[in-house]
Amino acid sequence: MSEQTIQTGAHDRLIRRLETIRRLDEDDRQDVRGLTMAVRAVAPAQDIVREGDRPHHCCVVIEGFVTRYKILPNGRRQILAFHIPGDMPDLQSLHLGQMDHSLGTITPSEIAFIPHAEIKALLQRSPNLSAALWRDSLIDASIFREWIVNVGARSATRRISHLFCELFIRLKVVGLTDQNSFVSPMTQGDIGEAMGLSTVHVNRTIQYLRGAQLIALRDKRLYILDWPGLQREAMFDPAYLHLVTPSDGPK
Amino acid sequence: MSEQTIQTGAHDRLIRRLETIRRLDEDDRQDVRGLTMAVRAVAPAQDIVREGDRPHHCCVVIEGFVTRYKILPNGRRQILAFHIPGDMPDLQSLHLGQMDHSLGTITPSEIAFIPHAEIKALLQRSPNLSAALWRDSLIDASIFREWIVNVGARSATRRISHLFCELFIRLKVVGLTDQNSFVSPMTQGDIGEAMGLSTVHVNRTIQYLRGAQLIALRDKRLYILDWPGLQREAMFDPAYLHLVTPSDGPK
DNA sequence: CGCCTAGTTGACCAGGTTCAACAACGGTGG
DNA sequence: CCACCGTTGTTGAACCTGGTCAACTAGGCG
Repeated sequence: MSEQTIQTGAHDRLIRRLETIRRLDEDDRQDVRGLTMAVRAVAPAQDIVREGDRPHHCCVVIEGFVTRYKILPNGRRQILAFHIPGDMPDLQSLHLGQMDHSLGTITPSEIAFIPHAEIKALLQRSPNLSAALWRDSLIDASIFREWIVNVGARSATRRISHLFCELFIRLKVVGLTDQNSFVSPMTQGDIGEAMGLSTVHVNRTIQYLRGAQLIALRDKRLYILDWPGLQREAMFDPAYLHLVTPSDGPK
Repeated sequence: MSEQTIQTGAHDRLIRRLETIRRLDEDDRQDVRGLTMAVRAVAPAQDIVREGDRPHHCCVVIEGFVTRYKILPNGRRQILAFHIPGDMPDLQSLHLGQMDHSLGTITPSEIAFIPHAEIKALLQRSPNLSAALWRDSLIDASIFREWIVNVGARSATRRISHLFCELFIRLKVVGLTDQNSFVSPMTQGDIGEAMGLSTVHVNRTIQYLRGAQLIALRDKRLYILDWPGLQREAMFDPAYLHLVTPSDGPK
C-alpha cells in the first residue's frame, strides 16, 4: 500500500455517488471538495480494515472492487456486500467505533481515506450533507435487508440473478457500465461466499443462466443478454436501492 | 387500533433503550421527554406500516413484539428482524421516505408514534441525540449483517441458537428478562420465516435443543438452561450489538 | 517450465423441504 | 355448556436442492 498524492478524481467519484441518493447543491459539492482525501493504492485480496479495528478514517472506494465480510470461528467466510467506486463502506465507523466485520479488496484498488474529525465537522455545518450521509448508511442497511431475503428465501438461480441485477443498476448510476455489460471481477468462490452457496453450485448456476441466454460472462465481464428475463428470474425490484433517479436495466 | 392518552412510560422505554447504545445526560433525557408520543394499541398480526408507504411518523415499540418483513412475489414471507419494547423499527423512514418493507405486530402491542418533524427538529438542536439515533440505525444495520451470516453460513441449529442468544441479550439490557428466561411469542412458523427454514425443521431443531438441555420452551417462554453451551453452539459473540455496557448471558 | 488460482464436471451424500396426518389448545357460536 | 374450528405444534416418510469430494482443464505469471 503506497501513499499517493491527493487526486481530484477522488472527490468527483464521491460527489457523483452522493448525487445518486440525494440532490446536492453547489455549496454541498464545494464542501465535499474541501475534504482531505488521502488516496492509497491497495493490492488485490488485501484487508483495508479488520474486524476489531477502531478506525479514525472513513474510506471511499475510488477504483476497484471491495468486499465486506466476516470470518466465522469455523473458518467460513461470509461476504456481506460488494462495494464499487464511490461507495463509503465504513461510514458506520464514524458512530460505531469498533468494526464488527472486515473490509478487503478484490481487485487492485484505490482507496481514499477521510479523517473522522473532518467528516464530523462537516456534519455539524451542513445539515444537507449530514442527511445525505445518514441516508447513505440507511440505503446500506436496505441492501443488507435485501441480501437477507436473497440468502433466506430465494433459490440459487434467483440469488445469483438478483446479485447481477443489483450490481448492474448500482454500477450504472455511477457511470460504470458499458451498454449491457460491466466488469465483474468476483470469482465464483466470492459469489458463493456472498450468496451462501458452494463454488461448485455457483458454477452450475452460472452455466444455467448462460444456457438460458440471460447472461454471458467471460474475461471478468458480465453481459446482460436479456434484462427482462433476468429481472423476472431474480424477482428484482430496484426500489430498495432508494435512488433519486430510479434507473432501469440495459436497452 | 384505538388512540390512547399519552403515557409517561413510553418515553422511559425509549430513554432506557437509547441508554444501552449511547450515554445520555439529563438534558438529552429531557429532550426525549419533550417528544410527542401518541400511543396506540395494535392487535396481534396487524401491520403498522406497509411496504410502499411514506410514513410521516416514526414508531417506537412500547409493549409487545413486532417484526419487519418483506413479502416476495411468490407469496413467501421473509422476516428481517424481531423488535422488542424500546426499539424504533422505522427510524429509517426519516431519511428514506418510502418503506421498502413492512412492519407488523406479533402480539397485542402498544406502539408510540412521533412525528418526523419533531424528530428532525430534535436532530437540529441536539448533536448528542442525533448521534444516538444515527448510531441506533447503524446498530440496526449491524444486526442485519449478522442475520446475513446466520442465514448464509450457519446450520439450522446454530441459526436458531443464535437467534435465542441475540434475543436474550437484547431483552436483558432493556430489563425484559427474568433470571434465565424471556417471553418468546413467535410461533415456530415465524422463526422459520426469519431464519430461512421450514416450520417442520424449526420444530425438529427446537426438539434437538431441548434434548441437548440447552433450552426449555413452554407457554411462549424461553428458558436458557445452559448459556455457555447455547452460546458455543451458536458461535454467538455479542460485539455486533455495540452495547455501551456489554452484557452477558444468565447466571 | 512449473505452479498456483479459477473454472468445470461427475458421483455421491445430506441437510432441509414438502406433503400429510394428527394432537393439543383456545376461542366462538349455538 | 359443549361442539366446532382454526391455529400451533408434532411426527413420519419421500424427495430434492445444494454440499462435498475429487479429478481434471485452462490461464497467468515468475
